[in-house]
Amino acid sequence: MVVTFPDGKSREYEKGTRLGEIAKSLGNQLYKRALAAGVNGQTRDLSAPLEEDAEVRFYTFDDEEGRHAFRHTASHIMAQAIKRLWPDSALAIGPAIDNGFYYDIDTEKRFSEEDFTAIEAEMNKIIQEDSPLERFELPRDEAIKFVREKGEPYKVELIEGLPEDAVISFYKQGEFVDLCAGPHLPSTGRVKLIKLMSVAGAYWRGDEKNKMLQRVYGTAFEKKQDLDDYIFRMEEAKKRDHRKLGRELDLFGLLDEGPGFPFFFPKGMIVKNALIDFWRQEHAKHGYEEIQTPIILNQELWERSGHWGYYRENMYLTTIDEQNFVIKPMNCPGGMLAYERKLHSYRELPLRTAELGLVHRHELSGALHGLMRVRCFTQDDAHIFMTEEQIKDEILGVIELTRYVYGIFGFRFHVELSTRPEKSIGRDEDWEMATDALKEALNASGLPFKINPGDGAFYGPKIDFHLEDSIGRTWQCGTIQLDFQMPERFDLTYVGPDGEKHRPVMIHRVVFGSLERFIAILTEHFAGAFPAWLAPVQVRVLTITERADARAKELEALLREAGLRVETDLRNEKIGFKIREAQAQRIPYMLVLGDKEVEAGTVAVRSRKAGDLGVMEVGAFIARLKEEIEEKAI
RNA sequence: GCUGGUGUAGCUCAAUUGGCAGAGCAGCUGAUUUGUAAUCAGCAGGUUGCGGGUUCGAGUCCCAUCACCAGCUCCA
Repeated sequence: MVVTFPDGKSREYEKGTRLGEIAKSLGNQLYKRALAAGVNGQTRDLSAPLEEDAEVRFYTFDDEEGRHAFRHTASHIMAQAIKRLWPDSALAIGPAIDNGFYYDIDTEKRFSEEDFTAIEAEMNKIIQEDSPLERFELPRDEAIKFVREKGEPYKVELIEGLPEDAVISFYKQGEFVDLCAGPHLPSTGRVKLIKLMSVAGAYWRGDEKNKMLQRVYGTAFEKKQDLDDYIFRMEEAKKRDHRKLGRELDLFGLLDEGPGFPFFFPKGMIVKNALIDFWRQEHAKHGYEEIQTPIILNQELWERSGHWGYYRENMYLTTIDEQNFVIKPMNCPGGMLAYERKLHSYRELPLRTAELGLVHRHELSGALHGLMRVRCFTQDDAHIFMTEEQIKDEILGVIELTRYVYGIFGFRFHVELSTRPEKSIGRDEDWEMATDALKEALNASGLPFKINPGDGAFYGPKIDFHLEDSIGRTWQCGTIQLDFQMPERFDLTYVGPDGEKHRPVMIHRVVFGSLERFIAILTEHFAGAFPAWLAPVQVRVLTITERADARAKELEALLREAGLRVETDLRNEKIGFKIREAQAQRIPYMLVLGDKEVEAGTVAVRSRKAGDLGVMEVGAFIARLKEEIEEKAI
């Protein structure tokens, strides 16, 4: 039996050699670090025997597969500990997730963070016991009988949900046995550091009609340093929380009187308007025309668009003069009316109409989250009407615009393509043509993309842009959707070169997604320290004594005249205190003004990032800052 | 919406088995005139989310309700 390794080398082994033994034969170092193995791309336990020629690689904690196995075993250890402490607990599912693991548990016991110490102690005991994890398989009916006798109703349901021919495997560690596909570490002692994080409710199978179980979250690491780093990152993320920064920097907030309806205060409005100015500028460059459609339109329109049928749950309604109106949850119907208003020629196409549309959606109260998830938000929408031949180039144009815009903020992002869902409308050839156009455009853009089969809108395929924020969470922001439904429903046409009416193709796209969410993401991304072009206050003049007051006011006027956003701190406080506050407000530049500077007509410049920059001529400072703003430097 | 948790001054938090609602920061006033992340003193600040109930007495216990937080679900 020949085994090939990632470095291209291969070696001969006896049939049935365990993967762990193979690792050992490659060196003690590897054997100690290996957590699982990949056999022809499939992850396996180290204890599994190898029966035929294969390509084998070993996964350590540095590999996703290795971490996954590590944390999955940690999840089993937690379940075992909980079963020891509260034997009546019934287990549901317990997978490894990005930064740790969880287990869903059904028990009379109400878990709280105070129980974590006891559970962690029991888990550490299990780790000390260093029990080997043994895999075994059972035929379907025996497996069901086995878990039923163990009093695990959720496991019964899980097995019953598996296909007839599925291999049903179990893992045993000490007295604990769990239904599991694996892979796992060879023994519980390989899990080094565990920490329980939180407990929350979760529905069995994610369905709100089912029973609510308790989900206990934990994480596990190999090295103390990594665990400490993780905890540090979590704390750092907390510090960056846009809800906290929004209040501290006086940008925006939510009040009891308007759940999900955000307020933007003066400083937040500056950020919002700076984004809008930038957006308008870029869209003008890309040949978009801006429109505005009403927030309230009559019920009949929403029946025509189809929203009345499938989106009513989320719509705010109002009745005036015995007529029903809808507060728009989307901009498209208004956009369709704007297109419909006159006859269009093929010469006008592609027609790019953009709209900063304020929409209202009645989201579930429990779904609200700061500015990330609100009930009223501004979409940076656009509808592009075109011929079929223009699809690819138009999509490519939107991709390039989006890529450019995200780049300005230094965002990392990835792209996903969602294809036709089962429940969908339209002709097969339209779907095929549209999906191909999206793919071609993506290929032409050079962006790598992932395909989500069946995840498209019911009216067309789409491309989604996912931004990564400071905590590593991803947020879908930009989206490009092809829509055959709307032009059809609204009977949109253009006159072709042949003098006949034709149906245009439409795309529906956003770049920021929603301004509110984008601002939330930016706030966390920059930890409140917005680049100068976005900063609510760009410069603060700080006086050392009141002898500098007159000059400070003069400077303030001068800077304002130069188009800069400036504040002056004339308070009778020590300079250290004024700097401390300006730093806390993340103001990019502080101008310290004492007797020396007043005398010389200069300014002592301090940058929030780099500290004291020394004395400069006023003109030189203004030029420097204006350049930084012009370049939108990060 | 569901499960669990939390609501006390603008902010961060105290308040013993139910027994006089308190501190720091911020604010205001005064002193101080200060050189790169917190000068000192004084003053003011509250229907303890809102509404009921139990009790001689409720921030504390009970009921209801609203909001927020975590998660589920959903999503820009």
